[in-house]
Amino acid sequence: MSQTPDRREELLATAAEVFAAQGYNATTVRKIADAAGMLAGSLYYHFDSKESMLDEILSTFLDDLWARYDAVLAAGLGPRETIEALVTESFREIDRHRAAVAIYQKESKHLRTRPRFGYLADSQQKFEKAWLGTLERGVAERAFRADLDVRLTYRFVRDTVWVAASWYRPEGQHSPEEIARQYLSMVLEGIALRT
Amino acid sequence: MSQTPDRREELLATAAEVFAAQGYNATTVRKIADAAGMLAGSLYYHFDSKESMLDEILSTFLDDLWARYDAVLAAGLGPRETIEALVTESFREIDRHRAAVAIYQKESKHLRTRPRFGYLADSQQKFEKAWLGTLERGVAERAFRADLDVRLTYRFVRDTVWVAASWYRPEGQHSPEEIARQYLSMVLEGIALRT
Amino acid sequence: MSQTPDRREELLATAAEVFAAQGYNATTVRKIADAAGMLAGSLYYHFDSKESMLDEILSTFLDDLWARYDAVLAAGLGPRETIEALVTESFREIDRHRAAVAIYQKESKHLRTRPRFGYLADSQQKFEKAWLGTLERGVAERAFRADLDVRLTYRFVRDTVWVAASWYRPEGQHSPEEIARQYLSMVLEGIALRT
Amino acid sequence: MSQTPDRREELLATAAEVFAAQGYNATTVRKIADAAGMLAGSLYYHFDSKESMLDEILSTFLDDLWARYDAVLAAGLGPRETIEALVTESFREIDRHRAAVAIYQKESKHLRTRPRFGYLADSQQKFEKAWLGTLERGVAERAFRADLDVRLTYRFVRDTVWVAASWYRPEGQHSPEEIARQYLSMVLEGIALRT
DNA sequence: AATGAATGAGTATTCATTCAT
DNA sequence: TATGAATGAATACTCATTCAT
Repeated sequence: MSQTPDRREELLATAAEVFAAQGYNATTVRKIADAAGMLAGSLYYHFDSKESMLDEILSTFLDDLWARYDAVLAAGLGPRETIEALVTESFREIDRHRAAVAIYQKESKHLRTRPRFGYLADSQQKFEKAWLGTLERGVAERAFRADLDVRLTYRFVRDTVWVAASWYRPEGQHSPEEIARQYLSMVLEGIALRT
Repeated sequence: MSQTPDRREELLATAAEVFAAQGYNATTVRKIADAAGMLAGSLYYHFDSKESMLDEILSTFLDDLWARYDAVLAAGLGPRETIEALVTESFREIDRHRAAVAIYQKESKHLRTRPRFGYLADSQQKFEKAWLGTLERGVAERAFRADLDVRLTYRFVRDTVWVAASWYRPEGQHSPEEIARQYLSMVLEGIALRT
Repeated sequence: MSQTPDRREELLATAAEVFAAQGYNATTVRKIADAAGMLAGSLYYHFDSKESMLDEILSTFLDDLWARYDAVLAAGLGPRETIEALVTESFREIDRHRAAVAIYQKESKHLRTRPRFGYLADSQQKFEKAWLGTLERGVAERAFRADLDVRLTYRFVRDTVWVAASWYRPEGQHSPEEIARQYLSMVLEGIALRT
Repeated sequence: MSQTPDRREELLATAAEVFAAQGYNATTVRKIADAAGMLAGSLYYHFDSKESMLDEILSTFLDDLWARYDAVLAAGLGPRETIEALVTESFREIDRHRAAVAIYQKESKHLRTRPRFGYLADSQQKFEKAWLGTLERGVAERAFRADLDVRLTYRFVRDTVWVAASWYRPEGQHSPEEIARQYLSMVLEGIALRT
């Protein structure tokens, strides 16, 4: 019967755009329905609740992200190459799931506390372990400067990477890889001219 | 006896904390009133609306910020020293107005469009001109690398500085100046060990 | 101590103007206080409540009105002369108590039901008896046309007289007596040219 | 089964009754909803706001009124017959839209100033032009007395006609046409017995 | 799959009133 | 007499959600 290839995914994509543009709380179910060309009540045929849409958007994104991060971490690269790969994958993920990343960036902090979104906290911890660990390994292996405050550095890097979702445009002039290269150049070598 | 050292300001500080913690939209007037130990309606003796509280919080912060930025920009420093001073002042401002900065970071994007908050867009433009101009001058004067994409660099730096408000704690182990030094070290010299 | 000749009456006059201009319900205590150059709470030193102001305004007006009506009715005039005198006194009363009459016109209908304003219903009944009685006497004594529907005529006359408070201006070109003369001429003789 | 002969119109009729009985400001949305057998919030499925209900009630009434007035004015009648026709149509309109007329009478004065209700002022002006013009034509053509103050007469007539909405009851003993005839008889011929 | 209509819990805001000073 | 600050009840309006069709 149902030959709908994926009405569900269409609707989720629409919802994600609206959430990203207006914020989750400020997004009414009616706005999503308008954007999808249906009435508000009709969404409930497809989804349990507004929250479950958000849930599905975020968990789909994180599943994809971790598949790629795990591949990088399992590849046995050196610390510098690992950082390079993680940064590159992150910008690629922004390219693929811009709306979801923007939502994640804006909402995860207060969602984390709710049981249903516990996986956000889990992900955040795995995330920290991966990045902090790599930075520490880099210092130990003399790939990175010894005087680094790795915790602060981790925060700086984490923030910049994800906030990029708020200004990144897929149609823009820079590919994700190009942005990653520029960013890595700044973080690894610095912007000051070496004399 | 109590010379009421401005009930208004107390209330604004309270409101700013709640806005920062929960987001402007998700913050009900009742939550602010609870935090201030009064009833929701009583806030309207002091303020016209929830929005006018937000307005006053943001404009007070921006006025203060620009007083300091303008002083830096008028000091006739070289580009590297200007960047250092701007970054340092920014982290100090986060220390002074943490809540306001967090609100600014989260809400300014969609507030900018409303006429009442037009000054956010103005400020944003002045901000961009100050930072971009300094970076460009730095490239021209050979203080910064010639292969820099200054627009991208500007975005990276802008984001990292302000997002810091979301994790910065005044009682933490790092002073604003210390955080600025670490951040400048990363951005100016890079984290890779020079061989 | 209190040499205030009549602060109370000043305030009542102010309140009456605002009630007349904006309607009783739409008039906030603050608007009255603004017009009187004080703060809202301060009015409660002089009056028990907003309702008691309204009460005093209306009952003062009605006391005055009935003093004059009663004098007319006790004078032993013929029906036509009685109608002429009542109409003239009514327009004079509008001149003296314009605001109160306007309030009476707009609010008495729904105030009548409340116990506190029971005197409005009493007054209304006395009013009807005086006018209807005079009209009926006029028909009986062949001063007025025999084919008159006195109830309808009463309503027409009553309404026109009091509604005049909504357009009458004391500084206007017509004295109350002049308006009364014009009105009586229309009602008594008609506007059609007699052939 | 139920072809919903316009829920909207049912609700508007209900709202009009309540507005007329209690006044627009004093009418709470809850009262309307109670009278309609639903919850207050449910009204907002059908209407944007309480004000838009009022707007629709008044503009529907005025559209109807002007269709009939325009027909009268276009009929090329003499001044006396025009006045007779306008008065008759007015009382018929009160019969058809009693609630709307009562609301118009009570609220139009202060609504007129609001932009949304600008059409009330427009209507008022057309109204004045039609009546005043006819009265003046009547004086010129010797249908009406030469010593008439037409402005005052216009006000007297206008007021009496519309105020009638406040006491008229459709189930009453008088048809609109009968009321019109009595009123015209009084205004045109006067109530005094001709000697 | 989708609509039309309704629910009910909330949300900002208003306002008459109180009261210590 | 008047002020400044607060109360508490009400008010218009919003919105996620439900459900019969």
